[in-house]
Amino acid sequence: MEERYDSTTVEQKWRRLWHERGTNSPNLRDAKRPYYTLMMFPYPSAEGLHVGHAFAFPGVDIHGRFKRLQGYDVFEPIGFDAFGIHSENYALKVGSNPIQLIPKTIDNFRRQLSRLGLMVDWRHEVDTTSPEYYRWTQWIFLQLYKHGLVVRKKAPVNWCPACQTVLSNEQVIDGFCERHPDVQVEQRSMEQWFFKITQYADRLLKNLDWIDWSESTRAAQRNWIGRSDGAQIDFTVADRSEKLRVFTTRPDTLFGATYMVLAPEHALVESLTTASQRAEVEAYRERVSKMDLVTRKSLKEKTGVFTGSYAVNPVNDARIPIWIADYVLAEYGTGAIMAVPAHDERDFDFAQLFKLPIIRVIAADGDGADTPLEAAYVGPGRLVNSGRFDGQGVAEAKPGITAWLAERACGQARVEFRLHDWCISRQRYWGPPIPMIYCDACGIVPVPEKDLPVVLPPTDDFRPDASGIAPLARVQSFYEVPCPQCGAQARRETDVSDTFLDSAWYFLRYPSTDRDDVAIDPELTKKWLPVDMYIGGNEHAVLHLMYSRFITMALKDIGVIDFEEPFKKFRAHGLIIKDGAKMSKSRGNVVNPDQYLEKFGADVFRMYMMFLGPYEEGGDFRDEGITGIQRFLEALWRQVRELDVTAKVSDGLLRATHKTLKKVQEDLEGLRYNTAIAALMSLLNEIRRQGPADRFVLESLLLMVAPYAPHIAEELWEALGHTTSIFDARWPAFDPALTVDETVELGVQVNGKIRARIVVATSASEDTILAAAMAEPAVQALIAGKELKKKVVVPGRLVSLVL
RNA sequence: GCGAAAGUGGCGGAAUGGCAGACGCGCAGGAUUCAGGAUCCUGUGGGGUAACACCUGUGGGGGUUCAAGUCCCCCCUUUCGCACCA
Repeated sequence: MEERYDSTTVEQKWRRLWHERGTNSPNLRDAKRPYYTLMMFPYPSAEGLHVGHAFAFPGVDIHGRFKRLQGYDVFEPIGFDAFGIHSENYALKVGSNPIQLIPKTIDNFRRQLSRLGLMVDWRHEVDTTSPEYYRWTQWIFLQLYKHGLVVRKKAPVNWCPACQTVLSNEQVIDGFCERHPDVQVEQRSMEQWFFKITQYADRLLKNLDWIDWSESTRAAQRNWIGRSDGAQIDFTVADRSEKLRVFTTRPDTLFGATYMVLAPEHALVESLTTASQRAEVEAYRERVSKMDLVTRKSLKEKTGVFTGSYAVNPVNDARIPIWIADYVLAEYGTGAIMAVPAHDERDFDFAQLFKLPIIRVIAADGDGADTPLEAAYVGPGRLVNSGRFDGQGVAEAKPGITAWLAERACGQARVEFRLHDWCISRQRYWGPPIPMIYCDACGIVPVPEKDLPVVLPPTDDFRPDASGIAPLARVQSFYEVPCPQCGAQARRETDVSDTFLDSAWYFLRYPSTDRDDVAIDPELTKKWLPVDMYIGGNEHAVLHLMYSRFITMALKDIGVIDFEEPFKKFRAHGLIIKDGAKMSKSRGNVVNPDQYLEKFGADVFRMYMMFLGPYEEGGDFRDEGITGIQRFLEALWRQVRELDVTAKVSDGLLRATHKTLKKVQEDLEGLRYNTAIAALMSLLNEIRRQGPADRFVLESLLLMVAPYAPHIAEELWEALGHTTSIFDARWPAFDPALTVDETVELGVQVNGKIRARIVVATSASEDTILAAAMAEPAVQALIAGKELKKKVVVPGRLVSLVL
């Protein structure tokens, strides 16, 4: 072998050999111990990989390689999430077409990814923009449609009057259009396709209790689903027949309702508005409707107007005014609330602003029924000013008042969710066409499955324009189609579907990419799914992961698959930032890994990225310590080169090796890559200190290094005389008896301060340890002639003496 | 505002309630070398000492404990996510 380690030669050689030998491609049908490890597939941006990718992907790869060394048949696929607005905007910017552009950016990504030395099975790559893939995306849409999980309904969208087009929330900046900074974005209502994810709200919530996911991710999902337990209450409208239904989580505060508020869009506003208030109410509604969604939700000061009508509180017949205000949202609950300013911060603000009465109905300890309120009190307490419920605690009164209302048929318990149905329509070009057809005679007709895919037609006219409808609505040859039912001239849906739909099922496709007749091969799917380990960024903690769970549940109910949670285990890797800020093109702080791969090689770079900090935390990118890893691998190289096969290993070094095997194995299981690498460095230091190493010690070290630095590990493994891949070898089992030393050093504390150190046999009894500790001169000097109040011996740790 | 996480040397970071700062970078001194690089050895939180001893130290303030970076209470700061969800 060469005298010096040259990463370029070694890495090229092994990338070639892996490819030629199919090292990274398990036999999916015959695998005995399948293990599916999944990394979130990238969006192939034109800029290529950044160091965040070079942190995330190797982290998954290390896990996969470790599992493989443990004897699993590991399937580690990758693909490209290449549809979507980013690609489309980029294409617009450079004056090209995504159909030509995307294959180039994917090629570049593929090149960079393979340079990282991932154990990826490239034979199962997916590209969401290829018709072979999105054919099945459309198929899934149709399955959901057939099973009643798809509805068409009106929904508000952001509308830019200057662009004359729909904007995504990301394109609205402080209420103004991204491209027209002085044009206010408006709200418009359009017919769109929705997936009924809300039907699954409770199941999505409940399963969070048992799936093995990071707590922070589960918390984010719970938050997003936002289950609220409360009650719906019907108020009659004074002197009229209408009823006003509200949702509240605080039925216990019903006696404190001093006014009602409807969302400006509420259906009853028109009829409830009295003649004298009409002009004012209409002006107000007009103003609110022009406001875009983002701005409206971020207003500091609440606004509102009185309708002129009054409602009657069912519990005490109090007449209270009905207002409309922007702080009540039409899409949540019933779009109407009872306002209890004494015990709700928002209602309190509003009541102060408009001088509405505030009645305390909950008293905290020490408060009386009339103790004035400086702010809304939302804590626990006892009911006051609440008639026959006075004195009850909040927890008791909630069901109590709800039951009272139910008996009188003017209320009942109710659960609300924050989660909305998933709008999947996009009035854009770069996505899979939604496979629906509108026929004047037959109505809405799904495209027959045999006609899939509905291919996205090539066109250079894909820029959103003044028509306000999707670009495909300008491609006549696309939208003109005979009705599949009656054959008459009909019209295709011209919206495309949300990119999140592409990524909500890609992991189901990977094993089945060889099948062009079904989306999901049942046998392979049974063998490989659900995914054993999924690792990705926490920025997808909510949407992507929620949608994936939903699609999986829906497909289970439809009978396509037989499990309902797609990812047995999910871990979020940390975020790599640069100079304290997120990397982004606009900040100009994106670090490209190519220069490092060039200079140091993939092994050094991978290992360095992992050494930077805890994998699940991420950190600030800096290259200052990279030479440390380089020195480590060079020293490892020298050790293998200098191996003396006749050498006899010392007891100390043998124990150090077993200790390291245990430590590194545990750290790998817990994704604590940084501390595992530290342990590997320590072992190499021990070899140099207590050497020489024998074959077992050195091979163990190589096997432990292999997940991090696979190329050099293969090279050195071969140098030791092996003819098969190191990844076909087995992770050595450590001997528990050898993971402890024969002697151990203990600190001796006197009154909490370390005063001496003693070396004792690891197996020494407490009495022996104590005697040794007390015999220390430094300890003697302190305790001589005094009485010990307490003696604590923690074997393996320390001795603590208290005077 | 709500939710999640985090504050430890010059830097990245280690520490099942048990000797704080593992491992690495950097820095200083030395060896080797014509020189540079590479390599090897030693040292490296702060104060203090000739050297020890000793004192002090994990954002701030209290507390529990023989023992607290770690547990409890209050406060400050930072990052991330969601933001009028009744």
